[in-house]
Amino acid sequence: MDDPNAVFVDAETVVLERPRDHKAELRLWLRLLTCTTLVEDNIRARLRGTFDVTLPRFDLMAQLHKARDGLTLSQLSSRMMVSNGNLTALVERLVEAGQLERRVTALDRRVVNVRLTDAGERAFAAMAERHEDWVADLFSGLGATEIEQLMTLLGKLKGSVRTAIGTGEKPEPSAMPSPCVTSGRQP
Amino acid sequence: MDDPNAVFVDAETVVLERPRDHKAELRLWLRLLTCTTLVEDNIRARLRGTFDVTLPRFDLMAQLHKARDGLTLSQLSSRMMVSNGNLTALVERLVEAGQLERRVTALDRRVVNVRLTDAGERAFAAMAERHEDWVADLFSGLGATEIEQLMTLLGKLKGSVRTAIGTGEKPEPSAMPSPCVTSGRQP
DNA sequence: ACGAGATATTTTAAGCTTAAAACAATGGCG
DNA sequence: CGCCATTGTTTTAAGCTTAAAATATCTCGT
Repeated sequence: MDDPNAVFVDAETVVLERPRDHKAELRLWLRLLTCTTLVEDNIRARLRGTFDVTLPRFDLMAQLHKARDGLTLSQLSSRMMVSNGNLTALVERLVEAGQLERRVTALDRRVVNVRLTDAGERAFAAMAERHEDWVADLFSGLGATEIEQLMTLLGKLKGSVRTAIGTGEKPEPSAMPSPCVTSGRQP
Repeated sequence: MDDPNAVFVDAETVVLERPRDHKAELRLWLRLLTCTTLVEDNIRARLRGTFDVTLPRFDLMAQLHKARDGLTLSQLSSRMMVSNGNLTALVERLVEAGQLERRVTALDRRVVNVRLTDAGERAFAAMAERHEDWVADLFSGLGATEIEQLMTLLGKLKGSVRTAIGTGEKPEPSAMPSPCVTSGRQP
């Protein structure tokens, strides 16, 4: 009972044990970050070089492309996983460029609805096609099976992170199938 | 021979076939991006809330912590995968905060060597410990096997991207084992 | 020693990003 | 009705980020 090595371990002390290390998780996180950064930087450079467009703008247009009737700023910020204030300037620049249309909702004069103009839709279509090729090129060293395995494992990781964060993903009552895959985060 | 459906397919035409889609790769990329963003945003918020430090600063300190005798700005920018110009201001702020020491090399007056001060080393040690816990928490939904599988698959992806980009990763003649894992990208 | 080219860093201009505070409009509730 | 908490957006201040141009220094061949 007094033996300092005979430690009684319950659920709480397990959590409190400091000397337990988690190097494996850390290493995995760093590798994940490396992969994402490598891909993201490359895509960003190609978008700039080929279409003179920034990644955030492409991202925003992709979200609007997927949405049938445009989106509110709040919806946009949630789907793009960026802060609300971020969008104000971003949208403003795209409106100036003629790619976006901004209009205040009739019923609730607080909410602003944004959608692609025809020009914006056309511009995005051209970019999306090339974008898909670029991604395919970067991932071409993976086989179909490996892609599938990664999807599954990353799905688990996403769930793990969501649980840890406490962002209880509320499953939408009857989610639209969302047939178009282009870009932007998928929350 | 004239049959339009009897297409002769060699390595080149396979590459040129446009109508082939790559939705799977695209979906995987988006999921990868989502996972990274979720983790990164959470770590960023916790670093700010607990230590009032930004992620880039933590990243920079982590790189210096790993380096025995400090690093030059070029080495830093390469390891952190950020642009060179980015570091000037970042380093400046950390020097002002007393976490970093900056000194011009004697032999080559172009190169600036940066290292952690004792205070910086102490501050980083405290942050790194918590950081490891946070990552472990976010990844706690994954088992040891899954972590291993993800490491392997992401390793392949990293190779694929590197190959596609053409950044021929030159294997260092005899790489130091680098026993300390903390943060920052691992190129 | 000289100059051309290479290398290391800084500067600059533009844009992205966030957290927090400020504004504006809505929807109850007493 | 009138107040108040909530919700949607914008503003603000600070900091990050990049690409490209500018500086400064070094190296090498002659």
